[in-house]
Amino acid sequence: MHSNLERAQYKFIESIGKLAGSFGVNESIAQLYAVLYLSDKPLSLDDLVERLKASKGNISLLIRELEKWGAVKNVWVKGSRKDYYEANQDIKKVVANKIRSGAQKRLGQVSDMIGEFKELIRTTDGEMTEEDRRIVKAYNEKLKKIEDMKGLASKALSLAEKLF
Amino acid sequence: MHSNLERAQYKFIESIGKLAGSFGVNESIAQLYAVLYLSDKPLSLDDLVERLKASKGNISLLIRELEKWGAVKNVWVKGSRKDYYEANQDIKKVVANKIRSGAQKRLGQVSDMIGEFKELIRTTDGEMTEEDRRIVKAYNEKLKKIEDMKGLASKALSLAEKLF
DNA sequence: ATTATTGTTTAGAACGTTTTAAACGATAAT
DNA sequence: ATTATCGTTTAAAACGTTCTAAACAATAAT
Repeated sequence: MHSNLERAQYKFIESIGKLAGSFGVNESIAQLYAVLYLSDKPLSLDDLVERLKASKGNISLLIRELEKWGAVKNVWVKGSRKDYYEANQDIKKVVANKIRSGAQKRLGQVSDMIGEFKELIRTTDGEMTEEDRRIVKAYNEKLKKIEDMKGLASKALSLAEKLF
Repeated sequence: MHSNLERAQYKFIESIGKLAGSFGVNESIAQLYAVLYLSDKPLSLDDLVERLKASKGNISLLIRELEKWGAVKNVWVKGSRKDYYEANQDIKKVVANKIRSGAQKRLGQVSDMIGEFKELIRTTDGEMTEEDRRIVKAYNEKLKKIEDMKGLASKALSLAEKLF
């Protein structure tokens, strides 16, 4: 039989998964972090297999990913030769890191995109008809709007950063 | 043969798709918006089928979604009985709307999650061992951290909102 | 040395999402 | 009235992602 406490934990873990999923983060990986976050002691790979009812191979993969994010670390438990894992309890930092690195990547993508686009329309100069010239002008205005937006997003992020 | 201008457009549309994809937004839907955004005149379903090399049914579906977002609207072109579509040129507003509605949903999810969790651990009271009591206390501290984080996220969003 | 324990790798199975093609219904043209 | 044009619906195909099970390598215990 499951106690309310266990049900609560289960619910929490499930919800964290769904939430992360809607952010485009792998559900299982979020659940894994949730299990470790709630646990008051480090857990082994087998413990995690048991609690998440997932395959050993998969858990192993997911843990390595979480380690990359600095969300989980390997700890030593004397008397056992298993690896044990422990969540970074500073969940705010974990989330903030993930958002920051995501945002940086995206802003970079936008810059690249605009750069390539501008480059291509610049090298069109020679062969342009009057019509083309009109189109290019319109494009440049639209690009400007996107660049402005990128600037604002950047500013918004650094504001948010300060809050955190 | 494709002009540089066409290549530039193609590149832009492709990149917008990828970018959106990395945000968990359907790539094709973003590409569709990009085509309409760059176009200087409204386009018909057939035009879009032609430019995106996608099926009529799919484009139809995607357009209805974009309409829900207020990103695209149906316009009338005299002399044709086709439906024509035109992008909302205020791309900043389109993006901001999407982010806002997403954020609201997510923050709501977090609240729900915390609420359910708290409710469940509250109703545990009767049957609690000393150990359980310790666990619940630890959980409550962790929840508090998550709630704080939610508050900050909320604040960050309204700051960002003002910038936009 | 042999066997047991542990984590990793990997080929393909399972799954959800997106896309298509074809049928359909509605409206307009003839 | 019949045919043509157009958008929508839908069942199934295609696709990418995630997950599993089994083989494997590495280390420790016997």
